[in-house]
Amino acid sequence: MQEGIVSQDTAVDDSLGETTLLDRIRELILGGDYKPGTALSEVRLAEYYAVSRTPVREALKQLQIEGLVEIRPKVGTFVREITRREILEMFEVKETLEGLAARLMARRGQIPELDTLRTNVEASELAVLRNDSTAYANLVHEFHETLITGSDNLKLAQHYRTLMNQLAYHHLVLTSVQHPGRLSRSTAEHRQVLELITAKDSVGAELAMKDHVWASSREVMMDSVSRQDRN
Amino acid sequence: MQEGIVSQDTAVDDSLGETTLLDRIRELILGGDYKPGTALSEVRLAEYYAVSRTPVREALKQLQIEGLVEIRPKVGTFVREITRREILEMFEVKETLEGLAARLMARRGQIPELDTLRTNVEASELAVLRNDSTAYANLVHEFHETLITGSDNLKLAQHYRTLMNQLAYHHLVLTSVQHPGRLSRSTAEHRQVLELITAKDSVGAELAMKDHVWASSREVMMDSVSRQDRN
DNA sequence: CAATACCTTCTTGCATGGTAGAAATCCTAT
DNA sequence: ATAGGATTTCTACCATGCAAGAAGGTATTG
Repeated sequence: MQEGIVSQDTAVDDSLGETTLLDRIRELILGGDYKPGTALSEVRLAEYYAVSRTPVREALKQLQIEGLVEIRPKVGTFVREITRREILEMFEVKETLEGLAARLMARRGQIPELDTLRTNVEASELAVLRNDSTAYANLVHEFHETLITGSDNLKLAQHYRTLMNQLAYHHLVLTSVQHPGRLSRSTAEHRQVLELITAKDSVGAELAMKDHVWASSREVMMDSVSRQDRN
Repeated sequence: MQEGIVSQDTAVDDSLGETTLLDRIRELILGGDYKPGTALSEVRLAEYYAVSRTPVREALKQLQIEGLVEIRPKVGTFVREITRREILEMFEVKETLEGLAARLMARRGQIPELDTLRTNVEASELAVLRNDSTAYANLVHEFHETLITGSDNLKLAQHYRTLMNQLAYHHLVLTSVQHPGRLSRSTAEHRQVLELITAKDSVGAELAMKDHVWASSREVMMDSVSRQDRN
């Protein structure tokens, strides 16, 4: 029925198999397929995903709450431009939340996540030696994720993930050119955090983690400056 | 009260003048009018507020994201029961976020919010002398709110407010019986934070603030225990 | 009396038609 | 040619109809 309308040009019934519509659109924004300023029309998205406007609308509304899109009433929905200041603000919050995670995890003592962390750091050190930056990027993601889950605080995890989505952190790390010495320094910082957590030094782990996040934020911010200058 | 959602069929157009439907429902939950477990039917709310199901549905969906209600697919929407563990988790995050706010505000130096804070502390000290607990509760709220805005970090403010909504903090503070000596101690802690911020001692301010939040969380948790025992 | 199958009645979920408003475009007049 | 006003065409928004699933009560059967 709809095929007559949509089959021609766009709509290859992208039939969201398992992934939800919301995740689908979010990934497209985070992946940079929808650049800031792009209009996200309800009807076009509905046609493209072969659903009605209602679920599309719901997804867009949540994306607005997450801060990824801006809905201008009676005008349209657009991919938001994240300002440099916002990124700075988010890194400040990220630093604090991850510091808390390190402290909480240190307090817990012997937990399985500790082994995961140790394995991760060792793999990271190998990745640095092999200069395998893509493997390294994934390991970094896993390290931070393990820390969050290891803190055993669901509310913390929730706020953290919301923040990371808005930051498009994964995208930031991947696109930003890692400075030469940074990889080894970053891994050393990871190891230090790990050792402090193992030693159950909660305040030390918190401080070390905050320092680490601050240092890596500096790197990313420098890259984002140069990227911004090119525009 | 107990009949809750629908009074009669006579939809008393509670015509949400300026406040949005979302805020309206949220306040009712936070105010305790809708107790945990209460079913929030789309149709009944729609009739009651004289709108269609669609905006009601949108509001409920956001409330789910905020963690205030739980939507069980094809079953119904219910006011969530906040567990004791969740409250503990939220206080841990609250402590960290407010600590960050104190640090950031201390870093900023001479700003108008500093005067607001000083005026607030002085008023609080007077309220303690007069044993005016309702005035004190409002001043506490203002103190923390000023700190957050004074940090000049919108992302921090956003996460903080979401957290406070979920905690139903205002309700917690108002219903919980403040322990005798707590008021004066709490005010003294406020003053200490203020002085440290004034002295631009950012790390000191952060630690003092974290201690303060931790102390007051202990008070609230003790009360919430006794309340839970009564059920 | 107990257990099970069915049936009624709720619920949310999705699709779609109509509306108001904003913005861009075109048309007219100076 | 340019400025201003009417109009057309988008947009999000809201109301409502319809369908599918979950739950509870009831009747029937062992």
